[in-house]
Amino acid sequence: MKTTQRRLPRRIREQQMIDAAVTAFSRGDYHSVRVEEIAEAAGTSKPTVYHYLGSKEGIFTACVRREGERLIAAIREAVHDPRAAAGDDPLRRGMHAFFTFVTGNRESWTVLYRRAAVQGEPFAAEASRMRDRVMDEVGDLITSCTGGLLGEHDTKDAQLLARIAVSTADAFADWLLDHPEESPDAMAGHVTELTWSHLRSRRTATAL
Amino acid sequence: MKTTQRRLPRRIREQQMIDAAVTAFSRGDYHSVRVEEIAEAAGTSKPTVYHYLGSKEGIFTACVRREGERLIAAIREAVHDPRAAAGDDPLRRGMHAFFTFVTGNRESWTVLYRRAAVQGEPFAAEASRMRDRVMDEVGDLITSCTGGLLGEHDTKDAQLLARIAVSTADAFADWLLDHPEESPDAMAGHVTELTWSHLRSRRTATAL
Amino acid sequence: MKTTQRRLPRRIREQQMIDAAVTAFSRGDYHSVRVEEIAEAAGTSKPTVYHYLGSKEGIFTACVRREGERLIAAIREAVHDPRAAAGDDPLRRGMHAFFTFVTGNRESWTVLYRRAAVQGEPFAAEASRMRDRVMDEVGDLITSCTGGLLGEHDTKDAQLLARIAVSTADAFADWLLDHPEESPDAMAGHVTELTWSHLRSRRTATAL
Amino acid sequence: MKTTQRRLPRRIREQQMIDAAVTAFSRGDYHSVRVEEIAEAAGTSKPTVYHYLGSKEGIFTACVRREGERLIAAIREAVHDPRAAAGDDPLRRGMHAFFTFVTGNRESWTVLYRRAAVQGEPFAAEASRMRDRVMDEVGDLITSCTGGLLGEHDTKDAQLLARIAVSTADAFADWLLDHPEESPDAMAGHVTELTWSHLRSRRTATAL
DNA sequence: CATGAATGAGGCTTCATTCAT
DNA sequence: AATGAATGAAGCCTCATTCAT
Repeated sequence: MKTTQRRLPRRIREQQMIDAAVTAFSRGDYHSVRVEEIAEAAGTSKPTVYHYLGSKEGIFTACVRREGERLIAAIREAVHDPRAAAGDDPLRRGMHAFFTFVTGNRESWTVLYRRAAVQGEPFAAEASRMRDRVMDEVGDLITSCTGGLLGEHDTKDAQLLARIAVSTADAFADWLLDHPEESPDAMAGHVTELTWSHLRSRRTATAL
Repeated sequence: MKTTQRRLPRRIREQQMIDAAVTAFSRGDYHSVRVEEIAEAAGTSKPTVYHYLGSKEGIFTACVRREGERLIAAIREAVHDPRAAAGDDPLRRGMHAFFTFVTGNRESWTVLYRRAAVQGEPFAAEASRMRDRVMDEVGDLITSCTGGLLGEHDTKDAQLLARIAVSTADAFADWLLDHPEESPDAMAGHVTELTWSHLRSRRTATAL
Repeated sequence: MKTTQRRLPRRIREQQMIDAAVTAFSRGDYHSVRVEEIAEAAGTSKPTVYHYLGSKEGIFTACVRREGERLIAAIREAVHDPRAAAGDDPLRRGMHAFFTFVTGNRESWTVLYRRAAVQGEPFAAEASRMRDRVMDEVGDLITSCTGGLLGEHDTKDAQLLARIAVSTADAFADWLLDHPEESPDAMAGHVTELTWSHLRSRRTATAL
Repeated sequence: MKTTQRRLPRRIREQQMIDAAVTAFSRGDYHSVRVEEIAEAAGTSKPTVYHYLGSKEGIFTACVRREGERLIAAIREAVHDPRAAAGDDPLRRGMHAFFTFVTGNRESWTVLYRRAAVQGEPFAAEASRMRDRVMDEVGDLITSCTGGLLGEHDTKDAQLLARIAVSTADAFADWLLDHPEESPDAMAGHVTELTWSHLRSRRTATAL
C-alpha cells in the first residue's frame, strides 16, 4: 500500500523532497547522491524536484537551511524556555538541546557538519555559512551564560570553546552509534560538564 | 619548461602520484576528483596511473594507507623516542606528535579523517579501517600511559577519550586555519591538557 | 499589478498569445522558445495555450499564418488603393507597402522569412508555404505591373526578380537597424528603384 | 564497407567532425542539431567530439570560423590571382569567387549567413562576427575596385552595396537550387552586373 | 615505460505535454 | 474558462577506464 499521495500541494511536496534529500546527503558525498534517488524517495519525479528546488545545489541548500534553522531554533527555545525552573542553568539547557538535536537528528547533523567541509565547491558555500551560524549560536550561548568568566578575549575564547563543544558533541554522538547501551542524556550531561570544566580552567589561564 | 622528469623509476612515480592524489582528495569529495587531474599533477598520463595504481579506488586506498601509516608511525616514534628526557610524559609526546601531524599535514589529515565518513561506498572501507586504526592508536596511547587511572572499563573509556581527543584536535586544527596568530605548539599543549583533564574527571565519575 | 485581464473572450486571448509567440519566435530558433514563456508573456498558463492552439507547432503555425496574411493583405490593399492618384505607379505602391511591412514589423518578418529556412522540420512546412506565397505575391505584383517588359519567360523571370527584391528588402531592413539615420521611406524608394532597374536591364538581356 | 578509420590523428578527426557539423547545422537550427548525430556522422563518439571541440557551442564556433576563413581566403586569392589576365576586372574576379563559394558550398554558406541571425544566444556571437567580416571583405573589394566612383561616403556606401550584393547572391543561390537548368556562371555574371549597375547609378545620386 | 585516441555508462537539466480540480 | 501539479523523453556533458602504438 503506497501511502504517498499523488497531487500534493507544493508546500508539502517540498518538505518531503527535503526530507528525502537530507537522508540522501547524509549517506554520502554531495556528488554521490543522484537527484533521481531523491525524487523517488520523495514519491515524485525528477522534473518536479527541479521545478521546486531549481537544481541539485538548490536541493542541498534547502536542506542545509532548513536543518540549520531547526537546530538554531531548538537551542533558542531551550534557552528561553519559560517553563524552565528558576534556578536552572540556561547554558546546560542550551547544550542539552544542542546535543539532543545532534544525536536525535543524525542525518541533519551530518549534512550540516560534515558536508560543509569541502573547498571550492559552490554547493558548500551555504553549508559553510550555516555551519558558522551554528557555531556562533553556541558561542553566543556560552558568552551570554558566563559573563566575566572568560576574561578579556571573551568573544574569541567563546568561539574556540564553541568549536570544542561542537566537535566533542559530534564525537559523543558518533560514539553513541556504536554503543547503544549509553544514555544520550548522560552524554548530554557530559558535554555540558566538559564545557564547564574548560570554562573553569580558563579562569586561571590568561589566554588559551 | 616541465620540471617533472620523464622515465622515472616506478617507486618514485608512484609516490608522486600519491602526493598529487592526496592533495586532490583533500580538496573535495572522492567523486569530485578526476583521475586525469591526478595524472596531470603527477606529471604523467592517465594510463600510467592506472598501470600503477589499478583504479580510482586503488588510488584513494593508496593515499589512505600511506598517510595513515605515516601518522601512526609518527606517534609511535614520538612515544618511544630514545632521545626523550627521562621524566618526560610519553602521553604528552604522543599527543604532541599527533597534533603536529594533524596541523602540519592538513591534506593527509583531511583525507584520513573527513573522507572516511561516508557510508555504503566501497572506496570508504579502507579509509574507515584506517580511521579506526588511528583511533585505536590514540586509544592505546592513552591506555598505556594511564594504567589504573581509568578504572575497570579501561579500554572502552580510553576509546571514548581517544575519539574526543581526535575530534578536539581536528577542531583546533581548523581553528588554527582561521587564526594564524595562534601557535600550533600551544594548541598541541592544550589538546593534551584537555585530555588529561578529562582523565582526571573520570577518576571520580562512576561511569562515563 | 497585472494589467492583463482574466477571463477574456477566446478570440482576444488567442491574439494575445500569437502576439507573444511572434515576439518569442523572432528572438530565437523555434527550438529555443519555451511554450511557458509564451504563456507568461500572454498572461495565461500553459494549459490554456494548449487548449487554444493545440501544440507548440500549432502556435508557430498560427503566427506564420496570421503575419503572412497581414503582409499579403497590406500589399494588396496598397496596390488596389482606390484613393491612390491616377498616374501613380501600382508597383511602386506595392513595393512600398511591402517594405513598410518588413521594416515596421521586424518580428513578423523575421518569423516569416528567417524561421522558414529550415529543412526537415515539420514545423517549417507551413512557414515555407507562406514564404512561397509571399514571394508569389511579389512576383504577381511585378508581372501584373510590367506586362510585356519581361519577354517570353514572364512568370519565371518575375519570380526571380521577386526573390531578389525580397532579399534586397531584407538587406535594407537589416541595414536600417544599424543606421537609424536613414529614412525608411528613402530605402523603400531604393528597393523599388533597384527592381525597376533590374527590369529594364532584362529587356536587353536574352535570358537571365 | 566502412571507410572511416578508427584511431585517426587528432587533426584529421577534428576536420571530419567539423565537416559533419557544418552539414548538420546547415540542415536545421542550432538547437535542432544533436551532438550525437554529429559524432556519428564523423565516425566517432560524443565524448571524443567533446574532448576536441569542448562543447556544442565550440563545435558551432569551429564551423563558422573554418568556413568563414575559407570564404574570405577564396575571395582574396581570386582578387590577387597572379595568373589573371592583365586587363581583367578584379571586382569581377572577386565577386565570381564569392558567388562560386556561395553556390558550391551551400552548407557552409547557410551556416555562415543564416544561422547568425539569432539574437541573444551566445552561440550566435561568433557567427555574427564572421558574418560581418565577410560583409566587410566584400565591402573592401568594392571600395578598392571602384575608387572615386562612390563619392564622399565611400565606405558606408560600399558597405550597403556589399550587403545588397551578398543578399542578391544568396537569392540567386537559392534560385539555383530550384532551377538546376540555370548556369552558376551566368548567375555569377549577373551578380557582378547588378553590383556594377548599382555602382553606376550611385555616380549620379548624391547619396543613396 | 609511456601515451594519444577512444568510448560506454551515467548524471544533471529542460521541455512539451497531460491531468485533475 | 483556467491552472497548479506532475512527468516521459530527450539532450548536453563528464568521467572512469581501455586499447594500440
